[in-house]
Amino acid sequence: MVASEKISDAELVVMEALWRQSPQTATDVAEEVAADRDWSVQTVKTLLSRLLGKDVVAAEQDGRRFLYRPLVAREDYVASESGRMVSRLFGGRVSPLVAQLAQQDQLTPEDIAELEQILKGLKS
Amino acid sequence: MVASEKISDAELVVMEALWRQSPQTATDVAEEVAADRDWSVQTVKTLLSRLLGKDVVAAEQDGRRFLYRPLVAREDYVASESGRMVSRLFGGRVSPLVAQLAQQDQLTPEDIAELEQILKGLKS
DNA sequence: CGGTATTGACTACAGTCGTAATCGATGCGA
DNA sequence: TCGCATCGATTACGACTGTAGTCAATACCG
Repeated sequence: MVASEKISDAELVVMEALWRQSPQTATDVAEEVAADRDWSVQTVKTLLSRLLGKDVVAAEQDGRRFLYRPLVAREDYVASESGRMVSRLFGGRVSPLVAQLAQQDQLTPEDIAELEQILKGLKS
Repeated sequence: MVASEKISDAELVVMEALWRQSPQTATDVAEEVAADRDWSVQTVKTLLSRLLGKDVVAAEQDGRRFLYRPLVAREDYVASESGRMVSRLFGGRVSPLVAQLAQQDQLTPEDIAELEQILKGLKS
């Protein structure tokens, strides 16, 4: 597994676009991203090259332009980030996190049902 | 509630020290922090003033030095950060987070037991 | 064929972060 | 009283971020 350096907030928006669909040209990504952020195409291109530099996306030439494609899976990113958060905020313990969220009423009934399922699965 | 600006990684280490015990002088914090990070006293002082600037710690003069004390409760910080993460990574849904962590084997048996307790509490 | 639009590359620039040295004031010990 | 230790404040500085302008090459339209 490669180091897969830190992805910044702005870069993450671009990654999300690529995760949603890839490969895409820079312009396509810019259009897709325009829904969330009011960025110029240039900005998106800069972010793409930074992501290239971080080895988290790859570009394959297609005529005059490039087609960009993520190199890390969203699941992998999400996994490492959530791990980081749990250890940063809760000393690696998961249940306090959930307790925390429960207290904030962030748990929907679906969440509760699904958590029960997860736990059931783990106990076997 | 004030905006309570973003606390960086390094700053968080200092906050943790203050949450553990406060008020403290800069030197005390530096000593306490020395266990985790090999920082010079200056570094800790810089972080403290940045935290002052962000209005997340307060300083009360005590003779020639200052006594520093957190202005935001750890629970509040943790609450907002974990909320931020959950929405950033999981579109606000909690159970995928737990599913994710479960898959990484980050759930200890204690976590599982406690999660069951939490769920039991919520169902009533 | 010539002009225009488009593309990636390079440059920019202010703000934040991590890490610290230095400075000016001041209090304390000898 | 005099020097030294210590304190907070100021300054430093390179890396990273957010946001974008500009440039040189090039492809496409007329």
